Amino acid sequence: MAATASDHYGVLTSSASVAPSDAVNAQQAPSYGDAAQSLLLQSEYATLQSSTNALGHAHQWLAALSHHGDSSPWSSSPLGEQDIKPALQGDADELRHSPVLQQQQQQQQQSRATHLVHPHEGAHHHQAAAWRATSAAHMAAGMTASNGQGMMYSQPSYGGLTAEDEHGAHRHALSGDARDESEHGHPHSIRHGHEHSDDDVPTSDDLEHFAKQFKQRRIKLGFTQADVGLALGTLYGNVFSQTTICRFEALQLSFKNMCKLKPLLNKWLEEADSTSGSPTSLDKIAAQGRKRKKRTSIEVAVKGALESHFLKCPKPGASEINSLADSLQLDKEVVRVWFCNRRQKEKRMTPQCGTLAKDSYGDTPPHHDDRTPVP
DNA sequence: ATGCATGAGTA
DNA sequence: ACTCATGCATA
Repeated sequence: MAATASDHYGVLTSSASVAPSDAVNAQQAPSYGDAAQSLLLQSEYATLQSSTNALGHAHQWLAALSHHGDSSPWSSSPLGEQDIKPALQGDADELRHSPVLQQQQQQQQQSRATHLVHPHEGAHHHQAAAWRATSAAHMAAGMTASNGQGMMYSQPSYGGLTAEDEHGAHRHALSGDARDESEHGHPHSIRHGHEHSDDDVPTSDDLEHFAKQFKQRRIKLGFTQADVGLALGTLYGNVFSQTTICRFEALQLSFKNMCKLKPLLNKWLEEADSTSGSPTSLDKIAAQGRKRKKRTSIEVAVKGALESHFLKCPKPGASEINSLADSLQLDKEVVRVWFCNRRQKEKRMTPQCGTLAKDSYGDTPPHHDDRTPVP
């Protein structure tokens, strides 16, 4: 009985009829705490939607069809229209071809994730704590030329953690001086003499602090998360959504991702506060209706079931997924995606002990989050 | 603030 | 088929 809205999703029906409200004055937020946030959020949306400003670079919507033989059921639009991505004039590679940290660490991830499959509960611990605990200490562990990758900075946040996590060796992060450790970690680290002061892999603590500062300043300056995202686009060519900014502030991104975004946000901060008074260019890109599968709302009961299975086996096989989908009356795709998202979630730093995650397995030290809840 | 979704890049 | 970075749509 899941309320899967499968069949039809009004492609560009709903979003087209946005109220023409001029809610662009969402930038007044003085200095409230969290309360103001929710209000701001709403405004953000109004802003974003009403000013349907087709900028030079809208993105994606590259027609999900004709990709791999696995054409999804929801890409069956009678319209044969192909939406080409509006040529990005200036900086063509704005999409997501990040220069640094994008491909190097995936392998390490894999190695860690592989041992994840555990038969039953005795070992159903999680490795979600990777974050701060390992930030700098393991830095020097997995680099050196051994991996054949040649050269890359070091970013084995979770990589080396695999084993360490098991015995729950250490827990809390070393602070600022931690980064120095990474230097001498290996006697012959082939780190191409690259010591800058601003852009060198930060520690999780750094990120945590920065995120916090960022949010506070952003609000002080009267900007919404959405504004920042757009500003980054017009300033450096990388547009980001409110979601991403939000997740950054909440540290709900992977370590790597955080590292990548930090510099940009940092620049924006400088810019924003030096220009505090000028009407920054408000450019908004809008989603020009394109078929995206309607978000399926999974009922709580069903979610619970999924959760249970996740604890059992976070990586169910195709057949496993099939039976699950069948018993829960959900699309196989939906179930598959659910698991993917669930796994990703576990990888973020923010401790989300939903359901029944309890420290019963003896080797998991009592974790407490020292994220000060913003005064 | 978050849940479900898409897509590029990998394995 | 998975991971990872991201985002629309929603609660």
